Amino acid sequence: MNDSVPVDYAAHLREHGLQVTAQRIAVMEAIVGHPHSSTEDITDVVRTKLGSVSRQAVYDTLGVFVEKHLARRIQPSGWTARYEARVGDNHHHLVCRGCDLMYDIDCAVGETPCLTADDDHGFVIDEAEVVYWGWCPTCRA
Amino acid sequence: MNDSVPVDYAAHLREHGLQVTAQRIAVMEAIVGHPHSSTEDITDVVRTKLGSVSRQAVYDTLGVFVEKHLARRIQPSGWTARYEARVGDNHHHLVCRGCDLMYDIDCAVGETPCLTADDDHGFVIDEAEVVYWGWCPTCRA
DNA sequence: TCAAACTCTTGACTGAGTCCGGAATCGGCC
DNA sequence: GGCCGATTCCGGACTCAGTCAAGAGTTTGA
Repeated sequence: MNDSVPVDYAAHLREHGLQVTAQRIAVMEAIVGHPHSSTEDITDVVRTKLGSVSRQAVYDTLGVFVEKHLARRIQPSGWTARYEARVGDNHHHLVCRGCDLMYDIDCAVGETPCLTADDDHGFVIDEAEVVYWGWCPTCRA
Repeated sequence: MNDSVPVDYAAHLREHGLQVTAQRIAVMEAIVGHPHSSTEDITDVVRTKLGSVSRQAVYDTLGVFVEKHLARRIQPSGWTARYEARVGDNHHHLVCRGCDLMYDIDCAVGETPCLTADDDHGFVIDEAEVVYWGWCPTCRA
């Protein structure tokens, strides 16, 4: 599905200096298999696989993944946090105002024009996050 | 300070089909005078002016303002909602990861390149929201 | 195998935001 | 100016995502 994400999650975790546990692998699988899922959705997926996990373990795991750049956290206005395993590129998101739909969008012109602000106020800018808001074909009808 | 925002808030409210009340004028003044404020900050400012307002009235008012395009709601990941009275243009925001600082940023190239996604999945896109993340001079030190 | 370090569980807690019903205020009309 | 319907405001209870803390359990490297 996505070549950039290794299927050997255990090795992937170890490479990033993390201990390997069943929960972590299950969480990794969940965000790879269900990109843009909420914490609750991820918890459900993990529970389906492992039987039970505490909510806290999922929060911890996701927090660690984000910290170690194994996952990215996105949170459009008014939504709860979502997670995805696609990291390291400059892709953005397309969100429907009517439903839960969210798509990945590659940068408009193949470069990173949005990363350059006209006046940075002395900031060191390390990320430009772009969210496109609109209506999906279904909600428009 | 900003010519695009009329000082006659009562007329401004009426133009948008809203009843004029002391609370609404005070909320309007608050978001014009303190852009990027949280609901709590706005409530404080309004209370300073009027003595007391319910939290609910502020939420309602801000909700109506956003609905009638008198205000814009912004909510960077991990932050609570912020409001600003600058609407109708294509400006974006620069946010410090270390503190509460947030600046307005005009579109990088003066046009609206970010409004065009390469693949819109059939969506009707009406807004592109850009948040630049970084570190302000103070937090960097 | 063993100990140290790390991870998971449980349960209580915080705080932003929402819901709802009744009271107060606004604005058009007589 | 006074009245009345519609809108707005208030207070309080409630929801829900997310956090904190402490102890039990698991992983890892020697």
